[in-house]
Amino acid sequence: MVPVAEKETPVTEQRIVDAATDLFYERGYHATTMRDIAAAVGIKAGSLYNHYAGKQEILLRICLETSRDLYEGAVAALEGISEIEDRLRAFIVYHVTFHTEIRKACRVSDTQLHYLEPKNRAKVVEVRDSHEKLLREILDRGIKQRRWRSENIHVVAIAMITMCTEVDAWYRPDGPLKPNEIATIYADFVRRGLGTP
Amino acid sequence: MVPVAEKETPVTEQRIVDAATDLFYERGYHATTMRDIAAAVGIKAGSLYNHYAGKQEILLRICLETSRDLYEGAVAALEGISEIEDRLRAFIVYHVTFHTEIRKACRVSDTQLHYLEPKNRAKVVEVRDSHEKLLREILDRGIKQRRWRSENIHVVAIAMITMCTEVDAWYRPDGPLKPNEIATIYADFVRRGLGTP
Amino acid sequence: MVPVAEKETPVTEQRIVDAATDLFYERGYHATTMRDIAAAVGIKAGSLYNHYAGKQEILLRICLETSRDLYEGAVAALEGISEIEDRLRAFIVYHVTFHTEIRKACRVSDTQLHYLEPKNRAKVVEVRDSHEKLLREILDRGIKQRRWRSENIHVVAIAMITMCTEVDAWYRPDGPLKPNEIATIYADFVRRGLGTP
Amino acid sequence: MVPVAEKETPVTEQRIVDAATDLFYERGYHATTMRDIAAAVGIKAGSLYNHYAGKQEILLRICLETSRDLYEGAVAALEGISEIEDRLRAFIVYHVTFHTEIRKACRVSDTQLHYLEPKNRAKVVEVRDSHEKLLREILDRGIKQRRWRSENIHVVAIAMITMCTEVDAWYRPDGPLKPNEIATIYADFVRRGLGTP
DNA sequence: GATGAATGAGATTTCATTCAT
DNA sequence: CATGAATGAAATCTCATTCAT
Repeated sequence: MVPVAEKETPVTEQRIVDAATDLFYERGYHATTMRDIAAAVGIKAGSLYNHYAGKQEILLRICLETSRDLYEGAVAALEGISEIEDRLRAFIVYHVTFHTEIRKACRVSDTQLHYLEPKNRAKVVEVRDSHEKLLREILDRGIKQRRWRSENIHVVAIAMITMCTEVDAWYRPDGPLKPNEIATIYADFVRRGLGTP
Repeated sequence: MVPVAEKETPVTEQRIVDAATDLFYERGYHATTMRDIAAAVGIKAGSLYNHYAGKQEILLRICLETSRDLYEGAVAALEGISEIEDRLRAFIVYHVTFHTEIRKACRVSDTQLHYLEPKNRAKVVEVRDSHEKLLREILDRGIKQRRWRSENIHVVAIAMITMCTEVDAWYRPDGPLKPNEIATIYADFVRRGLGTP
Repeated sequence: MVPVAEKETPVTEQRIVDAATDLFYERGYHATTMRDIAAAVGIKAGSLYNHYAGKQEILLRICLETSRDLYEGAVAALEGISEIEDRLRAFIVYHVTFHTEIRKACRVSDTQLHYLEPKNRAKVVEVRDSHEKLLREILDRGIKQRRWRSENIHVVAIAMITMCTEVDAWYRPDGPLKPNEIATIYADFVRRGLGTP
Repeated sequence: MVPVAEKETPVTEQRIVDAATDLFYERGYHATTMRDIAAAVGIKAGSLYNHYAGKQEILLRICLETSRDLYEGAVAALEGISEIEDRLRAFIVYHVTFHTEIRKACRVSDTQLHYLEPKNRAKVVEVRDSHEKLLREILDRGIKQRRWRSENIHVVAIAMITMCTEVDAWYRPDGPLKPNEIATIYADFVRRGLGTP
C-alpha cells in the first residue's frame, strides 16, 4: 500500500543471526539450542528451517560475514596510506575498533569457529588468511626498511595481533574508554614494543 | 599380600583427567561425551562414575588444578625477587612457560571455564583472582616507583596478560622455539611496551 | 476472451498425479514429501493444496482411478466373448497388458493401498472386489462346465492372478518383450497350469 | 546363582527384531516408529540404540537373515536330489513352505527391501542373487534335457517364482490348507504350466 | 572396579498443512 | 493460482547418568 517499496531486507534472517550471535556468545554453540534461538526471535524452532538449513549454517554465516567485514574493512582502512608505521597503526586501530564495536560477533567468530564442519571452516579460514597476509606484508616491509627489530618478528606479530583480537574478551560498551581510545593505547603499546633496532 | 603397599596412586583418575583434557581441548566440553572419554581411557562409560561424580567434576578438576598450579607456581617464581622489573619479568616468563608447557590444560581451563556451574566456577575464579592480584601488585608498585607510564595501566595490563595467556592458542611443542625462548621474547616486548614515562 | 474456450483440462491436477505416481512408485508414500511432489511439478508445496486436499487425496486418486480403469477395461475386454476359455484368456491378456502399460500406477495402487485411511481404502477395495468377481465368475463357470481341475481352484486362482499382477514388478518398457507378448506367454502358462481333469 | 549357566542368547536383540518384523509387516518401515518398536518390546525408545545402531540396522537384519535362511534352506533342500524334475519340485515346495511359515519376515524382506540404503541393500541382493541362481541352474539343466518348453523360459521362471513368493501375501496360519498342501498345489501347477515340448 | 543395559530428558530436524498476501 | 513463512506434531537419535550383576 505504501508507495516507496524499498528493497525489502530479509528481516527474519537478520534477526535470527543477531539472536544466535548473542546466544552463541553467552553459552557457546553446543549449549545453544535451536529452540533458544527461535524463542529469542519470537518464532517456533521449526520455522528457523525456512531460513537456514540448520544450526551450522547460522554459525557459518556469522563467522563468514564477520571475517569478511573484518578483512574488507582492513583493506579500506589501509587505502591511501603509504608510510609504513602509519599503515601498522591504521591496521591496529581498525582491528581493535572493529573487535570492540561488534565484539560479540567477533568473539563468536573466534571461539566457536572450530565447531564448523571442515568444509565450512575452510571457507572462513580462507578469508582470515587474506586478512593475516595484510599484517604480514606490513611487517615484512617494515623489516626491509629496518624500522623495527626483526628478530622473532613472527612471534611478536602473533602476540600483537592476539592481544588486539582479545580485546573483545573484556571490552564493555559501558566501560570508561571508547573504542578508539583503546585502539590508540594498543597502537602505542605495540609501537613501543616493536622498538627500533 | 605384601605389606609394602605404597601410596597407591589413583592412576585411573589421572588417566581420565588426561584423556578428558585432550578431548575438551579438541572438541570442547559439550561436544565431548562421557563415552568418548571412557573410550580414550579404555574403559566403558559407566565405569567413569566409579572415579568421578560426573562430567562437571572432571572439568572442575582440570580447571581447578590448572589454576592452582599456575598460581602457586607464580608465587614460587617470584619468591626472593625484590627488584620490581625483575619481578615483572619473572612473572611473565613463568606465565608464558606454564602456558606453553601444559598448553592443553591451560586452554581448556580458559575456554571451557564458563561451562562450570556457578558454584564450581566460583571456586576456580577465586584462585584466578589471587593470581591476578600478584600481577596487579607488581604493576602498582612499579607505578609508585615511577618506573612505567601509568596512564591506562589497567588496559595495558590486561592486554599484556591476555597476550601471554593466548600463547597456548598457537604454541606447538614441535615448533622452532623453546618455551623459555618464547617467554623471553614476550618479556622483552612487554618491557619495551610499558616504556618509561 | 474468445468464446471457443474448450473444456479446460485441469492440467495441473494431472501433472500432480503423474509426478506423485512416479515418486510413490520409487520411494513409497511415506518417504515422498509434498515438497518432492511440488518440486517435480515445478511449483511450491503450498500450491498443491489449491488442487488437492492433501497427500491422502492424491494417493486416493491414483488408487481409485487405476482400479476403476482396470475394472472397466476388463469388463470391456470380456464383452461379446462367450466361450469360457476365451474369456479367461481375454481376462489374463488384458490384466497383464494393463499392468505392464501403466505399471507404475498399478504398482503404487497395489503396494501403497494400505496407507489409505480406512474410509478411502474401502472405496478402492469396493472396485477391486468387483474386478475379482469377474475372474471368479469365469472360473466358476469353467468348473461347472468341467473344463478344469476343480480341486483347490481358489488357491490356483489366487496364484494365477497374483502372478499376472506382479508383472508390474519386473517389466520394463525397454525390455525385449512387448506387453502383449508377455500377456500371451502368461495366458498359455495359465491354461496349461489349469490343465483338464 | 543357578549352576547350569547356559549360553545366554542376546534375548533382547531377538525380541526387537521380532517386534519390528510384525510392525514393519503391518505398517511398513516408514510408518513404524522406534517408539512403536520399543513399546512392543517393553522398553523405551532410547534403549533400542543399545542393541542396534538405528532403524536401518533392524530392517537390515530382518532382510539379511531372512534371505540367508531362504538361500541356505534351499541349498539344503536340494541336496542329494539329482533328477531334474524332482529338484524343481523340491525347490518350489521349500520356497512356498518357507514363505508361508515365516510369512511376515518374508513379506517385510520383500516389500521393504528398497528402504534399505544402497550399501545395505546390496548385501541383501547379493544373497538373493545366489538364491535365484539355484533356480536358474535347475531350469537351464531341464532345458538341456529337453524336459520343458524352452521358449520364454526366463519370463516363465519369473512368473513362477513370483507366484510362489507372493503366497506370503494371502496365506494365513488359520486357513484351511497347511503350508505343505499349498506347496504341493503350487508345484503341480507349475509342472503342468511348464508342459513338455 | 568394571560392565551392559536401561532410562529420561532433550536435541536437531522433518513435514503436512495453513494462511495472508 | 502461487507463494513464503509459520506452525505443531512427531521422528530419529544422543547422552549423562543409574544400577544390578
